[in-house]
Amino acid sequence: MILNVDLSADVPIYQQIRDQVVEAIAHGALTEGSPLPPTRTLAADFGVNFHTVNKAYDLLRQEGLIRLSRGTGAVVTAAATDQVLPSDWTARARTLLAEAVARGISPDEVLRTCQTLLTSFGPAKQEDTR
Amino acid sequence: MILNVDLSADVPIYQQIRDQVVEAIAHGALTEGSPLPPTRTLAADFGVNFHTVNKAYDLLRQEGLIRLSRGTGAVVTAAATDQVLPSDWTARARTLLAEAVARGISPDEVLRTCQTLLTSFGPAKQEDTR
DNA sequence: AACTTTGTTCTATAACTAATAGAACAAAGG
DNA sequence: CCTTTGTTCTATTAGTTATAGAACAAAGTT
Repeated sequence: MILNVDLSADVPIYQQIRDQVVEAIAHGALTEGSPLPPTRTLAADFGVNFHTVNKAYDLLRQEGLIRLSRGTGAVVTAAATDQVLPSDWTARARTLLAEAVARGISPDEVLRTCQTLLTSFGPAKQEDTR
Repeated sequence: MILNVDLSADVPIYQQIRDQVVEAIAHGALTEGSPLPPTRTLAADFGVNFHTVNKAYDLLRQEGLIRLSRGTGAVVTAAATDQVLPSDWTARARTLLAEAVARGISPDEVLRTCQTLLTSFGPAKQEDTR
């Protein structure tokens, strides 16, 4: 897994780390049981404080995406088959989609863009259809 | 236009105001030339400081969605027919969509949800097809 | 011309967040 | 027993959020 942080971006570092792990899981680059690097190692790689990485991992644990344990480290948990989108996700999506439409992009093109993004991390996940 | 702010939400007040204006524009509830309430009026309605509303309006101006002038107030500008989604929008969309997929929601269902949201503010905008 | 409306700019303050720093502790594993 | 790795604690610096009050500048109204 390749992670990058942009120290001068306006997105908080811990959020960038969290987002990239989420995307790696969506892509299938990280699957159930995949280990994440130790906080101190990742922090050293990025040249940031390990507390910052810790915060990202803590977020991911709260979201149920990884499991943390001492000595062992962080591993990705099973995709919980939530089946249901949390209401706050829908609210954030509404805002984001509205932003594009408000700028004059046609709903059709917005939807096509979403589809392209979704298929970009779709194929790796061959759904078990038994 | 009906705006609401939740003072106890974890989303900043100025961001909530900005988001709701964006959604109103996307819905067509606000169109080119529609006036927004004066900052002090809106602030009084919400029970917040007028500097907070000011910040939201300033954001909307930076995004090119409204025009501000003294004495006259804030009015919605023409949908600029950008035609192109800014790259940072795509990045935010990627993160949001990945979040759903990482939680085990199927890409198909995510796309359907996006489509539903988009059509919810689509119909008001009868595109001029001459 | 005088007055009102409305955005703009300035300083200031309190509470919270982001990031860094260092230290010590606790459990898993070799 | 030692190393690895997450957990918790205190502390500091810089930036953000929201409030507060004052003054100014331009547009519109009377």
